[in-house]
Amino acid sequence: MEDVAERAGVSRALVSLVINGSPKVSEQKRRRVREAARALGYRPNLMARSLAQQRTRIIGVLVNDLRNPFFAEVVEGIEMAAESGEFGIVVLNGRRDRGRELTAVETLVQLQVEGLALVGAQLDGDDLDEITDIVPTVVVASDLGRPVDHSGVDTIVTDGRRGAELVVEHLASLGHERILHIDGAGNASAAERRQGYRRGMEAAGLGELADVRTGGDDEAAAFAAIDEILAEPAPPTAVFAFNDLLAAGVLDRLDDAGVPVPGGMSLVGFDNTFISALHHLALTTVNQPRLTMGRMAVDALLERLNDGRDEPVRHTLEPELVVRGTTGPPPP
Amino acid sequence: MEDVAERAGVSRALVSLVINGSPKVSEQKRRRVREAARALGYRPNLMARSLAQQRTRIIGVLVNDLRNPFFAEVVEGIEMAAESGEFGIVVLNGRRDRGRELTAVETLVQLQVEGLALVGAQLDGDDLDEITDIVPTVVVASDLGRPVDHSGVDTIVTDGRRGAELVVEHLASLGHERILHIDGAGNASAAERRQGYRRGMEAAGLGELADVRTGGDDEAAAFAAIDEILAEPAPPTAVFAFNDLLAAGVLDRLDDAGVPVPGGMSLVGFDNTFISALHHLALTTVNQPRLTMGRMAVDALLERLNDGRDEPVRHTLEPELVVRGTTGPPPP
DNA sequence: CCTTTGGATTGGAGCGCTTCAACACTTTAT
DNA sequence: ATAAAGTGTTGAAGCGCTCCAATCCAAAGG
Repeated sequence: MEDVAERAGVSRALVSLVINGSPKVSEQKRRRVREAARALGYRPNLMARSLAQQRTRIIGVLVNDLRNPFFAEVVEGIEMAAESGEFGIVVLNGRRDRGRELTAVETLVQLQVEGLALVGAQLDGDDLDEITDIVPTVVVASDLGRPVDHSGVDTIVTDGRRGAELVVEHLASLGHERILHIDGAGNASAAERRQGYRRGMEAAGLGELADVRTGGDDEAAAFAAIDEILAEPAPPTAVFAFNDLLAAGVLDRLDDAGVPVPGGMSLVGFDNTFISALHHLALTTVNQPRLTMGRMAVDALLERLNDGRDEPVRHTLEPELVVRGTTGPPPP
Repeated sequence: MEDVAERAGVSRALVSLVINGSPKVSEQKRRRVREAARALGYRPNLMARSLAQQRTRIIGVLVNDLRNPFFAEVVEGIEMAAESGEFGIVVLNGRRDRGRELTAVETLVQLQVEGLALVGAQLDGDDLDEITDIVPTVVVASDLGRPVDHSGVDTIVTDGRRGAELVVEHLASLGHERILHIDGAGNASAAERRQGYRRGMEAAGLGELADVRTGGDDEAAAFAAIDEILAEPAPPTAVFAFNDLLAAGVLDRLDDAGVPVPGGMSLVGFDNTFISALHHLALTTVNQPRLTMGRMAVDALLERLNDGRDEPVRHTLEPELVVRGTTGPPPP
């Protein structure tokens, strides 16, 4: 910067003004500075700038698992919204490990992000206790585990309970009774969907038959559960899997075992990722509006940052059942 | 920091030493400082630290498209390797837009990243001209378009030419002659695979029948091409798609048109993403070792950063044909 | 002709940290 | 007892930038 100033024959302060597009710089000097900067290949140091300015214009994003297309798309939504709000984002990947999530959040805070978006994070209220009164936080696509009263936290979720209910309704209306739920284990949204499943079963008069097995959130997590139920005397006629990835694993395992879908077993996923739309899977699932969720998350942050809102908001989006080819009447 | 120093009854310099784990601090003071830091909820400011230290220990990652599981996994490989090398990463998403890639790289450089990893980037040599002698760069999973002599650029690729040849060999050995390639359009790896396809066709004595149509890199990109060929008098009996995502799109479209796979048409993808492994797709494809590529990319960077290497290296990994269920003999 | 006004420009303090030379105090060698 | 050699600790400079108050200058007003 020093060099640019010298070469353009002006002070460092003026160089700063030009770079930040201040209107009160004469056209002439502006040109000279621009030219000098280009000639010298000058690049402002963002670290120094942030330090001096006491702002970073960065939103930190912690994502549960980048390999899951669902999260990847929520992040895209966040990125697009951030961009139009003149913010950049820094994405850190928790890779399903809660410890990693914790250190990632710490890193983001130390990076001085102005807002924090937790996408599908497993952290709970206690973990965020300190954080949330330092930096505005929005939790997307999952709920805070132990919802202490965090006035600094906004929440954007699809109603997982309702989504699960829709699934059970659909299956019950097809005539299914033994409907199994393979859950998301410790995953952040798992509890809610379990609850919705149970409620749905009861509402359908199938409360007695409710049965939940431990799954997880990727393809392999369901194998054990499927092997288990197929060995039982009266296996379920329908499976509701925690998410699409898990459902894809179920589908594979049923295929291995020679069980036709939906002829021998109906199957439903959750998320409506592009995988479920592939014709050869044609997975019945529950849609979550990913891009919208991302956008709303950023909006929530921006309201705090720009408009000074300080009470928490909570937006619950409506899930939507998407019926495709993996559900049908139970086998006779 | 000031406050912590005061509370612990020491100087700011000592606080710094404690935080950076310097060995020459007495146990007693170390404890006092730690305690004071905790009590005050002190968090070091990474921006200030980087500025003072003149290092960021950050590797910048630019990725072509986060929604493509292939790239997402390469990034995971990078992240894991970076972590064990005591580096953090900042991921920016080009979202398939070359202009965005350009500004993203600029942002990363201004962020003072110490190394740059371009994953599947569309940028070419000219775009990087200035950049590469500022910061060590590694290009992963794609080649520099116009390979000017960049001594600051390392390259980690799977041999796309060879991969494409393997595909053609496989199809030819099954008896296919009219083998079509739906390409990756402007995608960074597209040219190489096209070339391999052509060579393979010639080697199989099918040079005359080589036929390339424009595709892209996601599911929808192949629709037009498929509609086109199905309307032709002598449609191909096999399709080699640019990547798995595209192949999935092809599969859908063929399904729409009632063409059985592989009975009526064989199909091959590229990348061996988890999608291709799903039983219901069972896509024959070409494997690229994603995690390894990510790791090698970081290693290349670290060799420059830590060991001072300054000639470029280029690692070409061997692709591997993975035969699944979408390829078979041509229809009679 | 002198003062005012207002826009363009600049000097310098400060952002939160690291680091190095210098200092204070012990311990060991002589 | 004294010099030499550690061990811990600190003051202050400096990292690259922003931004405020101060300054400068030219045009306008009296």
